[in-house]
Amino acid sequence: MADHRQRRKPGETREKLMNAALELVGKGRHFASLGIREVTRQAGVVPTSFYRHFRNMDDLGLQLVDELGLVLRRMMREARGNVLQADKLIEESVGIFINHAQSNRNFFLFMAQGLAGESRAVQEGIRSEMRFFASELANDLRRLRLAEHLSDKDLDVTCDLVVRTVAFSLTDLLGVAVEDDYQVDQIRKRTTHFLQLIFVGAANWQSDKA
Amino acid sequence: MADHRQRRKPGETREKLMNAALELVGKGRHFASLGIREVTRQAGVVPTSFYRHFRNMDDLGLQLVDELGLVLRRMMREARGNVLQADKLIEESVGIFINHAQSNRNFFLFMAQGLAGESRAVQEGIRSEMRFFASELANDLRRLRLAEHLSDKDLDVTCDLVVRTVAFSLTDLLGVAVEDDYQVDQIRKRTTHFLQLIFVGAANWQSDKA
DNA sequence: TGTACATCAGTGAACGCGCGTTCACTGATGTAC
DNA sequence: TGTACATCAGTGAACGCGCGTTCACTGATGTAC
Repeated sequence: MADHRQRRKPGETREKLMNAALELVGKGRHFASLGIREVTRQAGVVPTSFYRHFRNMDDLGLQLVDELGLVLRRMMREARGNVLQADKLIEESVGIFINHAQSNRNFFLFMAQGLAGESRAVQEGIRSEMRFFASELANDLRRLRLAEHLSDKDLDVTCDLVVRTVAFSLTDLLGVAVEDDYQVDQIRKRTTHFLQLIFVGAANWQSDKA
Repeated sequence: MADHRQRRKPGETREKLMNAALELVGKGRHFASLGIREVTRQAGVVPTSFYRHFRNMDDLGLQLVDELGLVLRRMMREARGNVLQADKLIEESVGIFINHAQSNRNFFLFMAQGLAGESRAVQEGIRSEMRFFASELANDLRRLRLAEHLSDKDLDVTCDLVVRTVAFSLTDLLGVAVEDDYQVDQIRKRTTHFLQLIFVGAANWQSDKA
């Protein structure tokens, strides 16, 4: 019982460590204040194991950013599949976003922290994910013929603003309890309102400029 | 020379400690990872002095939030005084904001970090400052008769979105070097574009809803 | 105005503890022939 | 298919260090009478 030095499934400990970091973040800790021993303790692993997978905590953070990218892509895919009517596009997308944010709470907490975090590399990684997200959104809007009067530049700015707005709503959402339906619904409505405002702005953009 | 146990001006050490924390944040550290000994070292003060002024680092953070409020109010006052023509209102306000952000860089870095920080109290404090800022903005727009067709609720949402957008631009700004004029100017232009988009949305809001 | 006392803010020594990191080890798995 | 060897991932002991915090102290300032 004592010394099962069994090799686990490859990558299992690595995953345990990354999850442990996310769990601590989920408990209200800030990623920048986590220590190696703390993370290994949470993961139920000996401290020295850490170095088999990561050079230091920054390295672990960077690898979390990579996984964050996967989470975001999964969300986009679902949004593309589920949005049925164009006129409900905003409501439905916001709903999908909120559901994903709730079920990947720790990931998104990490993302919100990382944006103003200590590691420049993590910061850049998250921003780059956001840029990608915005450019995918722009593609979708073009494809759905919802932005035909906008120049590429104006569409780019619009999508960037949308992504930022959603990201900020994220921090609202992460500040309330998952089960606080009333507050979550308030955030959903407000975010929807924000996006409608932006799209009304985009729809009236060219004429106003002329 | 050795033991000048002179009492300094009241509050001097307290101020030194708060500045030291901001300086460390300015050097790229995250507030959540700062330690008491580290801050006192930076302040040139003996570790035990810390407890004369703060219960712990969270306490220091809360007191920084209070000062942040003063910085924001000063900025608002200047913006009110300096915006001359209504049609340049957005450009000029963004300019003033960027100037203040540059000259109070460490404060704003602390604010950006605190929004997703470890201390719930600091988080709430910053959010409350942002709400105040938004409500002042709403007052100003009413006073300047620039939002007469909007309901209170719609104006509130609009101003909230404006404040969030500016806050997010802040994190862009803090990511580039103060002297990188090109990048700073890009951020200025993009932020202005964002706000114009929002205001076009607000201006066309009612008609679209009808 | 002078005196006695309380309060305040800064100091240096000391504490026990948890930290990051190194090391030599061990056994399981993968690879070459 | 079997054997020999390299690689990989997990382990426990150990290190020196900086951390947060307590303590008893000291001298300057504020307050009461």
